[in-house]
Amino acid sequence: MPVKLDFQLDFRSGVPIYTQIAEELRRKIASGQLKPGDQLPTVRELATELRINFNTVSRAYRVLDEVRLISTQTGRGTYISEAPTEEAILQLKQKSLRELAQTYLEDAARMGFSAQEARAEVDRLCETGNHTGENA
Amino acid sequence: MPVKLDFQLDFRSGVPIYTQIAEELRRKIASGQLKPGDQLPTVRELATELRINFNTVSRAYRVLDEVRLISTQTGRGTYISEAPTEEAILQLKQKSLRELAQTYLEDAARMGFSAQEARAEVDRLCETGNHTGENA
DNA sequence: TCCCAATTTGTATCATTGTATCATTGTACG
DNA sequence: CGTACAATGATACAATGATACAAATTGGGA
Repeated sequence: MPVKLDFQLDFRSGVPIYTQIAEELRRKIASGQLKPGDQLPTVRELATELRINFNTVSRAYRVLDEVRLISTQTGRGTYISEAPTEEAILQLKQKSLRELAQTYLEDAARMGFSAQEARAEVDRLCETGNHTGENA
Repeated sequence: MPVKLDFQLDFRSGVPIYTQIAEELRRKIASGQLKPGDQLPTVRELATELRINFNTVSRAYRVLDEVRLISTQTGRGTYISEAPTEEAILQLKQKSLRELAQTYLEDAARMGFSAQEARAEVDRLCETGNHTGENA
C-alpha cells in the first residue's frame, strides 16, 4: 500500500506545483521519511488529495524519475529507488573491456556465429550509430 | 518438467516487461538453449519467479505463439515449437546477434569506453584468435 | 475401465496506473 | 492588444494487475 504523504501546496507562491511536489518528495527522501522500495501514492490518488490534475503529479514524478530518485512504471506504480545502482556499475567496472569483448564473442559463438560475423555486426552498429541505446 | 529460465528484468528500461520476456526467450531459442519440445514454465510459475503478474507472462507467450515460435495450450502448458523454419531461425539469429552486439557496446559505454574502442577490442581478439573461450 | 470432481493451465475481460498529446489558462514582454 | 511561453488540465492510450472463466489433465472410486 502506498505511503501517506501529507503536505500543503502554496498556490500563490509562484513556484510551479510540480516543483513544490518534487521538492517535498526530495526532502522526505533525504530525511529518510521515504525509504527505498516505498510505494508512492498513484498520480491520481495524490492529485485528488491535493485537488490538482494528475498530470501535474505525473510531471513531478517524472522530474524525480529522471534523476533516479524514484522509479515510475506504467501499470505498476511509483517507488522510491533502491539504494544507488552502483552495484551493477561496479560489477561492470571490475571487468575489463577485453573480458567484455570476449564474452560477446563467446555468446555469439554459442549461437553459431563466427568471430568474423560478430565483428561485422559491431562494425555495422558503430557505423549506423545505433549503439547509443536511445531506446531506453 | 519445465525448463529453468533464469534472467533478470529491467523495470527501469522503459521496455515493456512482456517484451523483455519475449526477447529473452527468443534469444534462448536462437542460441539453442531452448529446444523444440521443451516445456516452458507455466505462466504462474514464471510470474512468481519474476515477481510480476501472470497475465504479463501470458502476453509474452502470446507474442511468441503468434509467430509460431512456441505453442501454448490451455490446460497443457507452453512448449517450444517443433521444427521452426530455417528462415525463422535465421531471422532470429540475426536479430539476436544485433542485440548482443548492442548490449556489448552499451556495457562498454557504461565503463567509459567509446564505440570505437570497443570495436577495436573485438578486432584485436579476432586477430589473436583469443575468442575461443579458454577463459571461461 | 470409466466417470467425475478437483486441480492445473492458459485466456478473456475489465480495472488500475503512468504516459503522450493537445487544449486551456495565465503571465510577461513587445 | 497581441504574441510567446510555461504551467496546468482534459482526453485518449499502453502496460500491468485482479478476477472469473474455459480447456486439459489427473487421480480416486465405482
